[in-house]
This record gives sequence, C-alpha cells and structure tokens, in this order.
Amino acid sequence: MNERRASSDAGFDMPKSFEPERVEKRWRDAWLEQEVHVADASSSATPYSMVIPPPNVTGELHMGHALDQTLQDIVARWKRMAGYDVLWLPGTDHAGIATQNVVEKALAKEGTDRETTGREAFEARVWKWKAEYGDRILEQMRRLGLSCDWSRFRFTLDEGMSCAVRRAFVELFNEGAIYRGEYIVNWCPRCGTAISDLEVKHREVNGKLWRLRYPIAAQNPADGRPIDAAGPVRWLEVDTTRPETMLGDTALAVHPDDERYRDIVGTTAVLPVIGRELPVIADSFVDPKFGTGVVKVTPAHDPNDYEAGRRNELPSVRVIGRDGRMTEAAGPYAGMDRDEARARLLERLAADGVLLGEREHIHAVGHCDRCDAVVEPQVSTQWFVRIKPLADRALAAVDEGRIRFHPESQVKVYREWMTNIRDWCISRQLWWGHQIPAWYCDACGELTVAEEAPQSCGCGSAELRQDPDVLDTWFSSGLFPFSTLGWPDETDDLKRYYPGQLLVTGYDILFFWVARMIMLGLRFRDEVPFTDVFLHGLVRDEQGRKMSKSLGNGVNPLELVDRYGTDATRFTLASMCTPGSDMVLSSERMTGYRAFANKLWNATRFALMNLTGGDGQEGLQASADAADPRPLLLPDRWVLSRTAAMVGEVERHLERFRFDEACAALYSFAWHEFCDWYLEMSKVVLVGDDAEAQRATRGCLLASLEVLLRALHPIMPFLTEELWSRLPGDRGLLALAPWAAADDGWPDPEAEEAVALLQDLATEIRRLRADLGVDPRTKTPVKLVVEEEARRLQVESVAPLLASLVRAEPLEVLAVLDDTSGMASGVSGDTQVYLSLAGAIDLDQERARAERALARVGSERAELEARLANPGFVSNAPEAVVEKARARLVELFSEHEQLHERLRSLER
RNA sequence: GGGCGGUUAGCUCAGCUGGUAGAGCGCCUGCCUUACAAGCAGGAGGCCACUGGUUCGAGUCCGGUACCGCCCACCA
Repeated sequence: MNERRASSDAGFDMPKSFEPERVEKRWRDAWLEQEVHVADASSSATPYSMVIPPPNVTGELHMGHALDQTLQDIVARWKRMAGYDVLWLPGTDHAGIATQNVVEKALAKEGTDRETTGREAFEARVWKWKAEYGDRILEQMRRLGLSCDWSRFRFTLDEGMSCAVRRAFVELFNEGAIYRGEYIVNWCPRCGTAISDLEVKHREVNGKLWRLRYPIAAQNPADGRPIDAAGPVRWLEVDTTRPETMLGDTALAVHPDDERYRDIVGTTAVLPVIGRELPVIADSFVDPKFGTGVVKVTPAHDPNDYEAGRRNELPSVRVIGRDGRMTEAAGPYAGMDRDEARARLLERLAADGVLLGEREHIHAVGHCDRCDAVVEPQVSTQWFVRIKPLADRALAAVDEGRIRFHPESQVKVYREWMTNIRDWCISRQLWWGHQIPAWYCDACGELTVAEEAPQSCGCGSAELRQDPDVLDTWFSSGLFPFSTLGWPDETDDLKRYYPGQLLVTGYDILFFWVARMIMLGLRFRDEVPFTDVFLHGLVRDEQGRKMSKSLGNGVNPLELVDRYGTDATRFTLASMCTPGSDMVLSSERMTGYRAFANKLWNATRFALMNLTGGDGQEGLQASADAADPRPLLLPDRWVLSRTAAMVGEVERHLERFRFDEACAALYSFAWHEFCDWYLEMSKVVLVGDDAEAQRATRGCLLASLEVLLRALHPIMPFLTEELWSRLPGDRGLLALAPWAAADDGWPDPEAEEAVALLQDLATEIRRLRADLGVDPRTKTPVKLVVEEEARRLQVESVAPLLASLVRAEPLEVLAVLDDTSGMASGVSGDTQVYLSLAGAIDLDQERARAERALARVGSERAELEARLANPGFVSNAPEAVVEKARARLVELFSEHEQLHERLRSLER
C-alpha cells in the first residue's frame, strides 16, 4: 500500500525522536550568519529595545540568568517576528566587590593575598579572571539560543563605559549632587571597604543583652567637680548587645521626659575599665520603655549614637579599627579581635561587679551581602550621591504611569524604598572598578574633579594624586541603558534606541539596579530608560534556597540543556514563570517538556509523511499565506478555528508578560487539540481515497502547523526552526518569518460546536468500551438514539467521522430504539449511546451503571434548578450565564429521561 | 517594628474582569492502533488553611486568625 509515500517524503527521513544536540548548533550558526538579531538603525521599522541585565563576571551563569535571559529572548524574537526593529543589547558587569572577592579567594588558595600582590598585578589578575568567565558566560548565552545583538556587546568596565562614568560623576559633582564627607558608614572589615545600605543584609541572630552599671561620679558640693568618693556610690544601669563598644562610650543618655532620671541629667558617670568621665545627657532618641531607659552612647560605632553625638557635640572615640581589631583607645584590649575583646572584657566586668547579668536577646545584625562578615559601623570619609532630588523624579515617573511595573504590586515596594531613601555611598576601598575621577594636590590640598587627569593643580603643583577608591559597581550599571548606546556622545543608536521599551529582571535587584537606572536615566537623558519593567521571581533549588554562587547551589543551565535540550529548558523556565512568585526547578517538568518537543517533532513527521498527494506535488505549497478556498471538511474547519484562537491567546498572554499562560495555551493546543484530535481525525481522510478531500486536509494540516511553529518559535526556537526548514516549499529562516497570523476566515463557531459534540460522543463510547473491557482493536456496533429532530441532524452529521474514529461499526443514529436487550448504554448530553455486544451483557452491572449516572444527573439537576429558581440569579447574572445554565438543564432533563427509560427496560 | 507574598488533587503549581475547580508529574485499568511507549484511550483523587462579611452566587472581593516564606528597618 501507500506507493505514493514511497517517493521522497521528508517525514520518512526523520528520526523517530527529536535529538536536540543534532540540530541546535546548525541553527545557532544560521542565525548568526544571517544576522537575524542585529538591530538596524537605518530600518524604517519601529524600534523596540531592551538591555540585558549584565551578568556578573564572577563566575558561570546559573538558572536565574537562564530564566531572565530566556524571557527576554522570547520577547525579542516575538517582537522581531511582529515587525519591530529589535535591539536587545547584551553585556556583562565587572561587579566590583563581588569579582574582587572571588579573585581574592583564588589568591588565598594560592597562599597569597592582594596586598602582597599589589594593585597593578592584582588588577591584571582580575582581568584574567574576567576574560575566562566572560567567555564562559558568552558560551552559555549562545547555547541558550539568545538572539542578542552581539555586535553591540558591552562590558561595564570597557573604555566607552568609563567615559560615561566619568562624565556622569563630574556632572553630578559640579551641581553638588555628589559630595565627599566624613560620616558613619557600613564598613565590612573582611572586604576592607565601605558598603551601601543596600549591601547590608540584616539577619536575626540569637544574641545576648548584657546589663552593666556605671557609677555616677561623686561631686564636690562646692564646685560640682567630681571627687573620689568613699561613701555610697550611685549607679546607672544600661543594657547593651555589644559590650566591647563601651570602651568607646563618650556619654550616657536618657529621655528628657523620663522622671526617673531627671535629677541626674547633667551629672557625670565614670566609664568602667577606662575611667573616662561620661556626661549624662538627655536626648529624645532614647526610648524610655526599653531596658532601663539609659543608653550608653558610642558615636564612633553606632549610627544612632553617631547622630546623638553630633547633636550633643560629644567626642568620638574609635575603639574598633578598620580591620575589626581593637585600637589603642581600647586600652588593655588594643590589638585584639573584636570578638575576643568582648569575651575578655566581659570576664573583667563580671569580676569588677560591673556586669549585672545577661539574657537572651534576638536582634537583627547587619552582615555584608558579599562575604557575610558582621558589618561594623565606622566613621570614615566617603563619596556620596545626594539622592533625594533624583529619587523624587524617579518616583514621579512611576506615579505618573510613565513606567509600568509588572506585577503591579512591585510599585508599592519601589515607592516605599524611594520615599525613605538615604544618600548613596558610592566610594569603595577596592581596586576593581571605575576609579573615582578626583585628584588631590599634595601641595595645597585642593581637590580637582575632572573627566581627564589634570596636568597640574591650580596652585601650580604637578603633584596630584588620584583618589585610590573605586565606584560602587551599581553606579556604572545605573548608566547602562544609555552608556551602552554611546553616551555621552549623541550617537544614532542613542537617539533611536533610548528610551527602551522593556526591562526584564529579578525582583531582587529592584533597588540595586532598576531604581538607579530610572534615577540616572531621568537625570542624564530627561527620559525614563524603559516604559515597562517585568520583575520575575527567583529560581530556587530543591530545598527552596535562592541560587547563588556563594551558596554553591547554582545549577549550570548547560547541564539541563545537555540533558533535556535547549528548547525544553527554555519552555520549562517560561512555563514556570508565574507573576510574583519564585519557582523551584523540577526535573519532572523538564522531562514533560522534553516529551512535548518530541511530540511536536513527531506531529510534523506525521504531517510530512502525508503532505504529498497522489497528484504529485500539489498541496505541498498550501500554507497560511494562501488560504484554501475549497470547501473544507469539518475537522479542517475546526482546526483552523482552534489555531486562530490559540494564536490570539498566546499574543494576549505575551502582551501581559504571562509567559506561563502563553506556554499553557501552546502546549494544550499543540498536544490536546492538534495532535490528539486533529491528526487523528485527519487520518480518516488521509487513508481514504477521496482525492479532493485529501487536498483540502493537507492544506489545512500544513497551514495550522505553520502557524503553530511560528507561535512557538519565540519559546522553542531550535525545534521550530528545524521543523520549519523541513516543511515543503522554499522558505527562509523562521526567525525572520512574520509572527503567526491566523486568517480572518478561520474562526468557525459552528465547526467548534460540532466537533465538541463529536468529542463528547467519542469519549462516551470509549468510556463504555473501556468499562466493559471490550478489546479496543475490535469494531463495535453502536446505536445513537436522539429523539429531538434538530439534534438528530447534528449527530448524524458527525456520525461517519465518529464511526471511523472510534471503530464504531456499524453506527446508526435513531429516533427511537425498541429492543435494548443485550446492549450496554451510556448518555452524552441528550444522546443515548448503546453498544451492541457479541455476548450477553451483565444486567446487574448495567443497572448499577445507569443508577450511578442517574444519581449524578439528579444532583446536578437539583443544583441547577435551585439556581434558576432564584430570582436574583435570573435578574442579575449575565445573559450568557443564565442561558448556559438553562441549556444545561434541558440537557440534564433529557439525560434523566433517557436513564429512566433505560432502567425500566433493564427491569424487564 | 513596618510592608509584601503564599496556604487549591499524593507532589509541583495554574485559575485573567466573582458564575460553581484545572494542568503536568505520580497512581489505577487497558492498549506496541501504520507520527510519537518521551506514546494512545479510559479512570480514581479536592469542605480551594481557618473564620466573619459583601453578593442571587465567593477559590476569586473585603475584615480578622493561624502557619510558612520574602523584603525593608539606626531601638541600645
């Protein structure tokens, strides 16, 4: 049989299963070669631009990056197919502190450190690291099939970026938005640098609260000066979580309204161990309800105390140094590590009777985001950005709807942070990063801030030293949307692609990055950098932990790509991307979507095996572009209608960034409609001998498949490109083809209704057969009984197709059926289904089946009747809902009737 | 201390503007039916955390409670 297939049908050349590794490289190369992803600034198409969140060059990419990048690639490919001139600009981030840390760790393994290596050699070492991981990252991105514009790739530390950074710094400095000053900052003793508030992670720890007592110095009644008293000593009790800082105390404070202590304000206490005299001051920052209501004040080591110290003109005594060890001012504890000092000091205080007790105390302690060391507040001279004016504009942009957040709930988070924002400490005592463009004159002390290194100072001296510090890495990232386009030069790219349309990133860097881009974009370009921000969740490991390099639980996306294929990996990530929630990687899902890719492969294989007709090549070229005018069969009309609905849905979901829903729509259409029903129905025609019908079906099969491939391409680019290339006809790359367009004539409610009927009947017949244990390979005589005329015509119209689909032969449609003995029955809507079986049926079993069905129908009917009897429902519910309920009730009446009839006949 | 999110089938999660619960995986039964066993057909399995309220009607909207998680935060 099937001589016609023996010829050259492509389907027979296809392996039985999809092997991703055999096709992916070819298409990667093809896309590169044909530059499908290169934006064309001279194009007449509307531009659509995005910048990638540049991955840190600290190491390999993990699944979080894969998710982020996949989502962007889906949008890029989709918009490109939809006719936009898409610029998706890729890059990597030097990630100052993070990268410096990983390189320092590498040095430590070699038994050395950065100090012995020296700045220049160290920097060279980091560049080497960057080269290695930068390459690996690029390789990972390429394997994921990302369609970035590689010709515009940027690294945040390359020359162009430095120009932008220096320009931005100088401009902000000149207008007073950047200043240098001595303040208390978050200091990481491990990293040896100041860090911003955002880089401090507060974590609840089980600490202790120690109660100490400080003696009030006895005073000479004559002149009020303290004297050594031999008499009874009055004590002031204070609580502290950090006893070692007491060595730097310069006051005790109480609330001004606190009656208990009113009389001692203005007196002097004596600091144990050290012997320093401490004024007792009144300041409203003290909470009288906490502890004893007395606070020890350590301006050098606590932000609160620092402020109180400034208000009250207290001296500041630093007892903990930059390296976390006690300073000379710590007296006997000088040189000790802060933890050791605490232990030793407590022993001493206990011995001296100063320590009154301790109790458990849970409190939040700041840790370094990068190395997890306990952050030590330190007074130091740093550079800051005066953030309020920038934040106000950024806040307004979102409030006025010039930037939309998805999900919208993030707006609240953004607003909250922006409103309470504090000045941004941007200097870092690191070596890896953009060095601050500020020079100091050794001769006159003058400060010069300039884009290029000045030759000499205003005083004439040529002895200029550049500030050794570098900028917070987020300073350069914040300029990314325009620095990458050539700013500060007014390039064509800048004019065309700024502002961009979309930014896709994880919600965890909303403040770090998104907020800063908005602030700096508005400041330097007067326009928001993007109009939509899509914030996705984080990818967590099986234990639900966030994937991160420091935890070492990151999964290299290539592992999954190797195991499941890139397309399945991408589809999994996209389908698990539900708004506002994180996702847990699931190997079951991956397996499922690998199967989905294979399903598509085989559906195409089937199509190709059947596309060539007996009449030579005709029918091969039929496609969505040339809708077939010939009268179509029911399944054909149905599949085109469903295809059109699917495309509309996918489009709608993508517009709203519902990647998960888009995946679901594609999956269920492709598998459960196209494959499960259409391909099965089409077989009836394709194995038959009606040449005319076959031509129509082949045309529709191809047309629907083409649209499906287009719609799926953004998510599964390799598979679809491969299948597309195998379809008949001379076609270019799918990546360059127009977005899935359904013909206006495709929607066909009548066909959908008819096929729905057919599906119900088919399912009922199959259920009966399965129930009765009928061998599915045998043909079974079936009688369908429909009393109502119009309905009978409908059933009759689908009967022939139904018969061949479920091997119901012969299949008769009747108005009444007298003798039902020896038959099994079921009900589908108002259609009574009877199977004639070779042997006698089990009457008890039949009766039980009918009774069960009757009970089910009865309860549903009662429920519906109650609802329809409710005047509120009838008058308030939408017309369509009421109508649907009524129709269903009619059906149920009928089913009820039929079941009763059946039961009666079984009694006989 | 503020704010946000979650709680739905054995597991992982959907459920968009309120109309009476879905998917994948797993499980049970039967099938190697000429695209696919990474498959096909059929099936079982849910007081939608608890509790008030709004409504003709609540998984969906509003108020509380409990548990889990996250973010922000200078209370010793």
